[in-house]
Amino acid sequence: MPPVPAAQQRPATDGGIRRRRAGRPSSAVLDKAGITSAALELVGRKGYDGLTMAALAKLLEVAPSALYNHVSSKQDVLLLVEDHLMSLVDVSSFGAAPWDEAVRTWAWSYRNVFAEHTPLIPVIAVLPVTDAPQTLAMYETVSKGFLDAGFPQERIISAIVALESFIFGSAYDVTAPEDIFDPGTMAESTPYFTAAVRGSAGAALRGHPQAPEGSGTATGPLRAADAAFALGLDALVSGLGGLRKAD
Amino acid sequence: MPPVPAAQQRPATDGGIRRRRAGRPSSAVLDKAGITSAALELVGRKGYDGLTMAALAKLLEVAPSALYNHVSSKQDVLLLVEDHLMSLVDVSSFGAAPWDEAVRTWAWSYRNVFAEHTPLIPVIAVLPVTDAPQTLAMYETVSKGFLDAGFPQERIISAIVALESFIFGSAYDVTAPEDIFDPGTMAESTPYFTAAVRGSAGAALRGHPQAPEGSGTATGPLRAADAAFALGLDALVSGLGGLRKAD
DNA sequence: TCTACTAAATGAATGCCATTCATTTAGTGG
DNA sequence: CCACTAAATGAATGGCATTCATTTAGTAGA
Repeated sequence: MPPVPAAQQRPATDGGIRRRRAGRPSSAVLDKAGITSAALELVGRKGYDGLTMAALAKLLEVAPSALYNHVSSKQDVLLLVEDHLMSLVDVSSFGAAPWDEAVRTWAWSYRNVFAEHTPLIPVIAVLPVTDAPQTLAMYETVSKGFLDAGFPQERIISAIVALESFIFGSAYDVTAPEDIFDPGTMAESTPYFTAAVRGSAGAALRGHPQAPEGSGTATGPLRAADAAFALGLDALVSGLGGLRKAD
Repeated sequence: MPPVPAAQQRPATDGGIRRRRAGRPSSAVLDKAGITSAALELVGRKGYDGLTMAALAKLLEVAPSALYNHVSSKQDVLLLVEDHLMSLVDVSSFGAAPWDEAVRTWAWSYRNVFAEHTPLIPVIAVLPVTDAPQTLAMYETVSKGFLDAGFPQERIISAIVALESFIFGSAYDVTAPEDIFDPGTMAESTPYFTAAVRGSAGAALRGHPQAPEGSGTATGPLRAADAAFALGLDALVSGLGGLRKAD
């Protein structure tokens, strides 16, 4: 008996978007790279609320259960996305610029990337680097930058972790509404805080020149989050820089 | 006609835990304070995964839908919990100790409280202070502490935000597995990073004396997260302290 | 005192979500 | 040729937050 004619392979787009028939297809439809980029597209279009296994499957024109042949859970998808994002962090200044300038460039870039992906921060915090090659590559470059700048080896990890902690926290800060500190009706009972909030209003506008760059999104006027990040980063860089050996 | 006998109010604990009959009870069963403390108990016993509206209702011996007469969403419950936790943060050193010591005490306490409640961090980041009286009270005390220490008013909010960002990021770090940086099989391809991880292994053990205190949980040996926090906090305190006017 | 109205409970949906499982089909190694 | 495995479908499953109709109890105003 001859095989069924090829026309029957895609069984008549019933009504609109009928898909494959059951069974293994001749060439694989899914792989990790495809899942990762579909997840990123979905997040870009609908945010992390829109990133569901069902939506992902739909975008890939596949049944939801098919995804589980390639990832073991949704957490697994988040891991793939996370590691991909790490490759977008700019580490190019290490070795090409003085240590403090390289750290600043890296930190701004790192914060800007994850400001758009804060739901991944809890994932990163628990992710062993073994499972994340891009992440590991970033740490390697940064570690070398610190060592070459005269950092004592036993402090390098702590220093990076301290910077990362500040970066992750600052990424959340970017997502906060601009008027989050408005004390509203409670203003009278909190005079010092209210004065500080009022006093800081204009100060941010003439801030650091090291504005966000590169990460695609148009940036409005210099925001309060940027002023705080610049301030904390200056403090960390100068404080940590003091650990370097004269060499 | 006389009212039904009181015995019929609790209609015979059928099998085990039958509850109220339908309709408004004579005295209210729920209020925000009760919901908050039940939520905290639930989180303490089962973690944030165990904090579901159904579990909360069960603990309060109420139908899940009854909760929605007092809070408008689960997010609302998280807000209540969050604001309560803020009252546990130690601000007592402001006004009672030098600025840098007060900041350290506050920061350690803040980090320790939220290290056990990291799922709330995304909530805080977006929560307008208007809705959170305890949170506002904390900011008031801290703002006054900064102003009295000679901080220029227009920098106070930025400085606090920078510290908070570091604190939140560091709270995540506490939850990370101790071996998160083990490069595993990739060790050969990342020599600098691997050396840094190996070199930092023992260094944390003889760390800062300012260990976690107060927050109930027994703390093991000084962890890597504590070393990184101490390092970053030193840098931030000395860097930010430089902003103070001589006065 | 009757009568609306509102507050606070129940219980039965609803719809979404991640995940699992039985089944089908297609390549692959022995 | 045959057993095995990989990769798809489609139909559950159980848990989740949330909504709605309904019931009951207090309360304010006529």
